[in-house]
Amino acid sequence: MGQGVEWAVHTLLNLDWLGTSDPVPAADLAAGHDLPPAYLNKQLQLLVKAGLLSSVPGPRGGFRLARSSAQISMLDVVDAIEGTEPLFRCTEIRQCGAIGQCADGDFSIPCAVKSSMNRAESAWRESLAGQTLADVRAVADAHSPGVASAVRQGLKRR
Amino acid sequence: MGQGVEWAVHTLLNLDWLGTSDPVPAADLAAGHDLPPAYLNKQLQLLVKAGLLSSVPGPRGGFRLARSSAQISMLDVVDAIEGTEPLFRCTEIRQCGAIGQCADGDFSIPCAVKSSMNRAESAWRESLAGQTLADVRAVADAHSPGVASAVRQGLKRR
DNA sequence: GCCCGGTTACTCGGATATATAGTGTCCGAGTCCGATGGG
DNA sequence: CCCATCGGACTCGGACACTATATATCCGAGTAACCGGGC
Repeated sequence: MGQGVEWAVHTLLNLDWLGTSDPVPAADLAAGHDLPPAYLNKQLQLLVKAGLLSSVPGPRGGFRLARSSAQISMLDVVDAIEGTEPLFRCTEIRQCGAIGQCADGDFSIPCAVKSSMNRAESAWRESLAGQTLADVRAVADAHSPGVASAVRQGLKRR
Repeated sequence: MGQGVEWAVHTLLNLDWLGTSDPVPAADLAAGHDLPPAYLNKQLQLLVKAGLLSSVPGPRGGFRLARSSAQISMLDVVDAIEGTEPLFRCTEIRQCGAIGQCADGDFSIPCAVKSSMNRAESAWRESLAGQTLADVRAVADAHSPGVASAVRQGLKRR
């Protein structure tokens, strides 16, 4: 799994902690965690395309949350960055080769291996879908209450 | 996720369907599904290292199941091929950059993002751990009863 | 003092390089089978 | 006919290329703010 997911989640959380409606430039968001600004920008574009962020061009421009953190699930973020292709891709090798030739059964029924993998993957996705950014933020706030002010101070415009 | 996982699962199932204790060469197993023989061999070595297969060198050599299919979980296979590193790797970027500097809280408590991702990943792994190769085989047998004989015919020594 | 136009600086967005991991291939070490020659 | 020995062929195991993906960077299009001049 790509590193961009971690960056995206933390960036979204930072925007939520900031609480302002003013857009924040990608450079500032990157400086908050010492990330490569241009590459973070690339990931943020994916979030814009997925509808999680809205972007504002020009001076005083930047990114802001497109909707409340309570309405953004972890699955939304993962899908936005990694894409929606499944972790396990079944290439139907059961139909190929000597064994596939011999087995003249109908291949309309789903591959059992694929089903097993999909079941596990569904459990993963459902867990991610059941957790919103607001939930994650609440845990962080409970453990270290000063994080919100730290973000506001760290992202203060230079 | 690598393609080797699919190959490994199908190969293990084929060995289970064969039911023989004689080792089967990687070349024959590869021919069963039109896979690159040398590359499949590479994956099978990982299964040997993980203790799922045992290998026999020399003529009439090959691979055989090291233990019953009921004692091999899907998680065992995935871990053997893909490695045991987690899907989501937390690099603790919360400690870096301007925000990390401002937040002088204790970082001994786990990162909330990491916890959230780990929760989902645990659900995935538990689902995989709860399904054995014998379970998958049972589903396949139920849907298409002729698959066992097809495998025995397709893997017949030339 | 107020309004308007040009300039400037700043931002996102996508096109372009580099590094890393996945994919695929090849050759050598070891082992067993079978042929061969002798008893 | 039986047995020991040698040769050969087959197998796994790991070392060696190639390709696709992820990572990182750079430059251009567009826009809003700012400054200067005119009314």
